[in-house]
Amino acid sequence: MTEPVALLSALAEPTRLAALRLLRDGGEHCVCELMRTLGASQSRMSRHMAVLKAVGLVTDRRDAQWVRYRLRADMPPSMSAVVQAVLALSDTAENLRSAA
Amino acid sequence: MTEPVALLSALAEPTRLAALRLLRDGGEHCVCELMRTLGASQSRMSRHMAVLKAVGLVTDRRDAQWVRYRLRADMPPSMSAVVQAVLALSDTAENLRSAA
DNA sequence: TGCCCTTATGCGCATTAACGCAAATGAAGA
DNA sequence: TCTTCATTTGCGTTAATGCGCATAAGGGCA
Repeated sequence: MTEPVALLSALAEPTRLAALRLLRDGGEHCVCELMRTLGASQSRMSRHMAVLKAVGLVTDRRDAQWVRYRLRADMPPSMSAVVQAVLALSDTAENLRSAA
Repeated sequence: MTEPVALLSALAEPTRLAALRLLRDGGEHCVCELMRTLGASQSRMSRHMAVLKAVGLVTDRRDAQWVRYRLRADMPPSMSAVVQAVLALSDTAENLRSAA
């Protein structure tokens, strides 16, 4: 089990949170796609994904030149609950922004 | 609505998270009690509580010399869900620690 | 007013974490 | 092997954050 504080620290960063929102579709996404979509530099995105991986939020897989990231499937329930709640919160924040 | 990232940043600190766990009993707790229970310095605890207040996690009330903090009652549902999930996660982490 | 308890705040220091750049690594294809 | 694309990593810089110390501010009480 990752320390709760470490998990929260990983989530408390805009680019990482946005990346999780993209990974929520259950699919695999390479760094190059994430960096383009989120407007982050290549090295930055790589490091951000490493942070998410370190706390067990995502898994990665080599596929030829690409590294495919996806939401970790076998997350502990209590951790998954936090992720779900955080994503839902970021949804409401997003909705409020677009409604304004 | 507080930015999700700000909320998560506020939660991603051991002393603040521990303070929230104490405030979970629904009661009011002064800074002096929190600082003693959590072993934090006075100025540190005061600032930590200010952070929690700034993101809307707690409210404070002057009571003579004391300032009584408590969990904010009228938290937005999506925010409350995050708090509940985070506290539950910190519970499991705590249980694992004491069981070890 | 003077004293004491509680809390907040200004300030400087140390640590952490993000960033950009450049170089290294891994893999595919000519 | 050489080139190219994708990703990682080392490094120096900078911004953010936590901390302690000292001080100010708020409030009760003699």
